[in-house]
Amino acid sequence: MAEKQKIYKPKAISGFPEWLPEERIAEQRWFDHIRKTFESYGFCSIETPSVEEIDVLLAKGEVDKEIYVLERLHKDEESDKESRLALHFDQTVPFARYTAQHFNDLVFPFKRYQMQRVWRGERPQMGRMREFYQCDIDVINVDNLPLSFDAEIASMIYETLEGLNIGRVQLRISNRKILLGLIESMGVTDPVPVTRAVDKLEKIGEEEVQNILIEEGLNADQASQVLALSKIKGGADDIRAIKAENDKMQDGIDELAFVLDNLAHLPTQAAIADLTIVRGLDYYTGTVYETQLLDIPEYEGSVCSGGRYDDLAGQYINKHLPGVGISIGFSRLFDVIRQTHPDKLGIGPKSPAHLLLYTEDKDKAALATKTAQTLRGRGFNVEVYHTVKKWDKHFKYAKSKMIPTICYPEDEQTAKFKDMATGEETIQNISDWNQS
RNA sequence: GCGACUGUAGCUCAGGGGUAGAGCCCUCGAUUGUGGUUCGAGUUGUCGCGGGUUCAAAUCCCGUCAGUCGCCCCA
Repeated sequence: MAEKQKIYKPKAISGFPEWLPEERIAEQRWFDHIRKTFESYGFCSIETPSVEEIDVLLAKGEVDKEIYVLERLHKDEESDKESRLALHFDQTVPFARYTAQHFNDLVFPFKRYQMQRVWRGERPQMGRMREFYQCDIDVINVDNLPLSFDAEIASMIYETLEGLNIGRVQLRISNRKILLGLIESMGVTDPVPVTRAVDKLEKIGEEEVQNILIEEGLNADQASQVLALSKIKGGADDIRAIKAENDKMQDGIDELAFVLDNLAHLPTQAAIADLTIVRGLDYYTGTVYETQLLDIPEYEGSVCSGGRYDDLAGQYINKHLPGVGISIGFSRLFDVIRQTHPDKLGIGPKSPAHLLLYTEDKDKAALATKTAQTLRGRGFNVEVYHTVKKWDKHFKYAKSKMIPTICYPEDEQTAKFKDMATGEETIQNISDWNQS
């Protein structure tokens, strides 16, 4: 006998999720639903390579994302001359590069969706992975992009998420011009620490935010003013009631109120203004979105975020291309639901097969093949059980894979069909049989 | 990158100086008027890795790696 081979013990790589077949079926159902909804609004699909040149990814300047760089195992001197490649950490940057590159072939406003994996070398946690799917939708136009797109995109996203059977979802919308306008009016030069503090309001509480703001150089009055603004939540009227300190702030107020007005057709809690939403350091300049799962208290983070940017592709082309986009954190959403409310995934069969075809008699192999082909031709998924062992084996097999029907061919026209749920057996014509 | 906790069978875990364990799963068989029940048999481990203390370490000590959670950040 041969020596026992060295086994590399298989293990999961943290942050790189993979699913069992029955989970994968549920995941594919989600993808189908999302794709269908996006296309129902006339968005087209594109796919970009997993890699970009590092210079493209870094074109915006400082990028705080942890980027995975690609390297060949057998490097030579030639390799050093090639430009370095890295895995993309989002789909917005590749989309900007794509838009600039194919500018002359695209029709504007360009509306596209993109469902691909992205990679970030961060420490994994619940809802945070290193390889994950995002479903992005963006609209980009030359020079001007109507504000109504900001509402349409939110509306699409609500419809998409609502159809996934994950309980109530809530889009929280703000406009960065409001808070940034206020900060500017106070003469603060670097708004980032202030916005970051505001972003944490719900997590760390008012007092802590007030302290941070004062540490950042605001006086007590100003800090209170920022805090008071940040606490505003509600509808268009609540936003209109805000007193603007300058034109920028007024623009933000008008824009946010307009977007909310255009979302009035949604259920009351589906889309609200929430001025704590500021979206950190990103390129967003106007509308910003986050999305929370109201019925999944175990996870408080946002499962879908995005916003409007004045000019996305300025680093790649000498055109002014404003856009608005939002991204569903697909893997985060799927994994959070999988871990907290697996029932909501509707996980069922471990096989896509409608029928398991079985024959005890080896001589009937040709008949089995023919019957399977006929049924497949009629649109059914048919799995043939190849092993003839103990009689009850194929039952256990069908049951454990949750295949709903077993088919026993009789002759070229007829077969016995056993309904696994009821145990009922009937002899039927294979051209007539239908799933109950 | 920082902090806390955890690493023992495929999975969930017990054992805390003296021969490596349980349940579940899996495989095979028996029973059973088809899948259920019951019974029998069987496979599986560098006790995460390296060093130290000891007559003796899965167990105590040091280091290291990995994982989980929190921070940071974000989908």
